[in-house]
Amino acid sequence: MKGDALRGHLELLVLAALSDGDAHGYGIIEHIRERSQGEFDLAEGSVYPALYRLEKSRLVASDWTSEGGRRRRVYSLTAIGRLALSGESARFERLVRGVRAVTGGAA
Amino acid sequence: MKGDALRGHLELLVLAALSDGDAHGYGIIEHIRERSQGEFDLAEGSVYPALYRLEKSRLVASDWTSEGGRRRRVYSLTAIGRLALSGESARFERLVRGVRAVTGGAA
DNA sequence: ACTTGACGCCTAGACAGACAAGGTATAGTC
DNA sequence: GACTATACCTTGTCTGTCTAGGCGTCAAGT
Repeated sequence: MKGDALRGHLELLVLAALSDGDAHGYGIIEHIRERSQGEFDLAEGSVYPALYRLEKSRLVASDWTSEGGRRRRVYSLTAIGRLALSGESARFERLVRGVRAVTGGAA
Repeated sequence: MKGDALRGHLELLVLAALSDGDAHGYGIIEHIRERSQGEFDLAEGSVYPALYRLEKSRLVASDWTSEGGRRRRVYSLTAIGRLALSGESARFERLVRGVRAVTGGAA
């Protein structure tokens, strides 16, 4: 996947990744890459800012952990985040239906 | 549909609209709105620049027509445009598969 | 005649968000 | 010591969508 194709859908992916369980930024990137079979290989510079936005709007919460000198910031979905996830998911499906209605009409 | 959710997919919609037949800018907007059942109500300020980009990269061509003092710029798909349409369409379907692989995994 | 609305084109500017490219630091391996 | 993988963070750039205007024609209403 090239360019900004994910524009507007990155938060959906991050929320979905966290719905599988708490994770830290780096892990979220790997999780998404694996789940999508390599289709989405997100840059850290995309994901970290997205996480900050999500935390600012209370959709995720974070906690610092450290195992043997290694610090990690572990994110988890909040209740609102779970709601937002289903909302974003529905929004995405509406987008898909809309695009297919236009493209599939008489291609 | 709010915000920039169409970011990256607008050209696909425009190309698809033109694959149904030549049309002018204003008509393309209506066409997309109707086909999508009102889901996509594009601003002229989005579509016209998109058409210029598409023409610049030879995916569409335009001709001025005028019926009774009314001037219209009618766009049509070029051969490359038709190729690009199927490419964009495939790219979109990959996006959908990818997103669903991430979201649907264990929602 | 004047206003209003639909049609139809165009543009400048603002804005957001994804990315590239840089940085920091720890731990393990060669 | 050098290198790689892990893990976080930030700055800057770019691109595309939208907002908010402007222009002009024509038909219908008052």
